[in-house]
Amino acid sequence: MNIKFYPVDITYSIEDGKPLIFLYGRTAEGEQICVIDDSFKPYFIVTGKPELDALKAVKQDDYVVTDIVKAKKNLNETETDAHIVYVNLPKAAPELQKLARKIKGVTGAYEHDIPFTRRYLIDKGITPLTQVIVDAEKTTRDFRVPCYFAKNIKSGDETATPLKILALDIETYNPDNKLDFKKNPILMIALYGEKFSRVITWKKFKTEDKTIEFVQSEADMLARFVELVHQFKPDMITGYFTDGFDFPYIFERAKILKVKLDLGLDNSALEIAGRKETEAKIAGIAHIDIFKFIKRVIGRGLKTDSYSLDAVSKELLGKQKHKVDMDHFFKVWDKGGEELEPFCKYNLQDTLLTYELTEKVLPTLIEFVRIMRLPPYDINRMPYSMFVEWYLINQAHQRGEIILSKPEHTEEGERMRERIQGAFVYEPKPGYYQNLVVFDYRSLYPSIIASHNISKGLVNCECCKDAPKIETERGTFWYCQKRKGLFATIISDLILIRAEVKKQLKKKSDNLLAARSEALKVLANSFYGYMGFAPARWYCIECAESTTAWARHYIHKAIDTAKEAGFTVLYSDTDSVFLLLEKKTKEQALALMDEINKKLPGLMELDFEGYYPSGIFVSLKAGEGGAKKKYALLNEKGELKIKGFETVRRNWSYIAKEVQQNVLSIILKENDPKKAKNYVREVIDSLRKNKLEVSKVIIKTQLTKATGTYTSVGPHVAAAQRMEAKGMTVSSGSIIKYVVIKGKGKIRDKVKLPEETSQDEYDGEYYIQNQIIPGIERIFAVLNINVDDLMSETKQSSLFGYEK
DNA sequence: ATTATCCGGGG
DNA sequence: GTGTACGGATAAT
Repeated sequence: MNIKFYPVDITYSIEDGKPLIFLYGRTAEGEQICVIDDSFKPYFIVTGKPELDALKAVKQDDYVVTDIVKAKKNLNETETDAHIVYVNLPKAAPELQKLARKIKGVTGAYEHDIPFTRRYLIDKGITPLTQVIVDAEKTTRDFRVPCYFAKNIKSGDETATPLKILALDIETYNPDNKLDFKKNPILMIALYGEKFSRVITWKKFKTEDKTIEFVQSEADMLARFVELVHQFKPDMITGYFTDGFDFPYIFERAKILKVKLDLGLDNSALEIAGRKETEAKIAGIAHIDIFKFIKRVIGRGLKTDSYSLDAVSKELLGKQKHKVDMDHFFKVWDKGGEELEPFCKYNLQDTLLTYELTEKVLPTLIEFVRIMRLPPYDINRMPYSMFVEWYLINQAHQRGEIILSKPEHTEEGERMRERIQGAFVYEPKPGYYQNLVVFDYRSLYPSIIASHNISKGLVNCECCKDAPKIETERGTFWYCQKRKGLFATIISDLILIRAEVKKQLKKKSDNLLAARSEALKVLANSFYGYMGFAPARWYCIECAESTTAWARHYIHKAIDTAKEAGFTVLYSDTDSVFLLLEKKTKEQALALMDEINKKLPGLMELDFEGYYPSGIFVSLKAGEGGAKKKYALLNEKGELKIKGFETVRRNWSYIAKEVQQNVLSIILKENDPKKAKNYVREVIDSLRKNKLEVSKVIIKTQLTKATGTYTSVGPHVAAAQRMEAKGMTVSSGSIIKYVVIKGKGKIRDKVKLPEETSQDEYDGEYYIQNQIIPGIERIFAVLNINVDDLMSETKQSSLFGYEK
């Protein structure tokens, strides 16, 4: 019979000396099933012309060679003699390849370090979460889902994946602010899915809430949890930091209480892997720790600098956690009764947030799963470098290119010491400027790699000595012009695929398409970093060196062409150029861009980033000439674009940020230094006279450890201690708010909490010197306004009671 | 400056 | 498991 289904998870096991692949997933009809395939054989590859009889005879313990097949392959992008050496067991490959290397005629052994289940997906061209059509027959097995034996398996149409998601969260007994898996019980477990919400707890109280379910004990709660998961039959269990907290905690408690956690669809137990950083695995169900995915993949695009469930939910969903006093949860538990209900609701809200966050980022996760052809469990835990690597592995296999091995430890160490010359920065003179245009190279590094055919196997080929060459500190490099390289092909493909996606996206906006476009962009941009990444299989320092060298070449080219055309170049960093128009027009600048573009090879292109009526460039520190990455621009819409200033930082008071922003705004919009000066003077004056309200002088700093453990007590620690003295609980991660008040001694002795500070108490002089002045002094330096002068004049003016 | 270490998330 | 942390910030030298 033919079954259409969507694989979610993949495992393998050995039965009767033979490896079996288990694909778990959901059918188009919505049934959860397992498809078993016994047809796939483990193997590795040898290059050279081996003595076949000797190679065939290679064995160790139970490991034997079962077959050898001659194959045409490329090694490092050059044709090579190769043989595929089939072995009886997956683990035989890494062992037997060591012996195979010693056989006469063998020049190398490869592809012995690819995990078996991943090997299966690559070779069969099967993509998780994407339709697979399998010719199968029913088989009997003691699994939780019906099993089928595969006779033939192939990929099907791209359609929406039917997925059942279940979110999980636990609350624990926690009396001394220390998480103790061994001592403290789990008090509640919440589950949330489509048309399903439940909180299980083991202390009964009166409630109308039907979602709360009471059991007799912690052990019963754990058993009930397992039962509910089996009833719900999720494809995906999702949680927030469940790899590091909820599942390891459940695991430890179940061990102590002797509860079976047979969550796996093959009846296997929940598995906790890793010593320092744990991972939780359930056979057949994709456990997604959405915190990990958000932090590693989505996080770059978020404004929040905390990845707490509360902060992330607020930004992505516009929803937050319930506010309850977690510090006293254990007391409420001890006492029992109806006061426990808000904690149940809090527990459930966390699962709701987790569920919705998962729904929100799932398109991106699915896109990565499809591009990298790896299970969602793996994608969830993978760093970017590995996205590039597994994409390369898939592409290499399709092209008959031998997958290179991971470097040995010593090799990796040597690579770590290799440094490459970075990007070019043209430092601007600090100053105030008008009429600027900004150009930047679109996807500079990827387009260089594609256009110059930069690839590991093509460095300084013998056949193309007349290819374009690039000088670097490491030597002169060129790349073969006769063959298209692996990197270049893959990157041009990525760029073209993305252009197509963007075209579709223009026709109609779509979540999945947008995620796809973003994933492809990020992937292309990661190639440069990958080439210089020590543990990379396709590590190529010459390629990385050539890429930055060409980048420097092209940015210089743009700068020189602009200068020749009579433009003043103000600033340049990596891929962008800032020009002053002076007497020239925007049209002339655009013509210059066209001229530069005409001479660029391949996919490279200089883009018009924008026109700015005014801008200010500020030196980083007094004495340091340049103003690298510290500038503010005003666009034609009147919006400020601020780079590198302190305005966004949390540990500055509101008034400091406000003054800096307003000064920049006055300068850029009105070009009126006098007005800016007077404005600051007024603020200084109102600080001196304590006219400004307390709320504007609150400083916020995050506490990073418990108050008692600090060796040097900073102002925020002193404030935290005050809070503790008042019976409030603070802990690592709390944001401490404080105000500096008048008085003598160290700052930490002059700290008060905002609610205990009256308006005439705060130390205006402190705020002027430590918050206002540092934020504006470099801006004023550019405008030749003397800050000391500003201060004394204010003193006078306030003394005589008039403004100058 | 450069190198080692600590930490996040979770209650 | 045919493989495994990572990246950023802060403290220490």
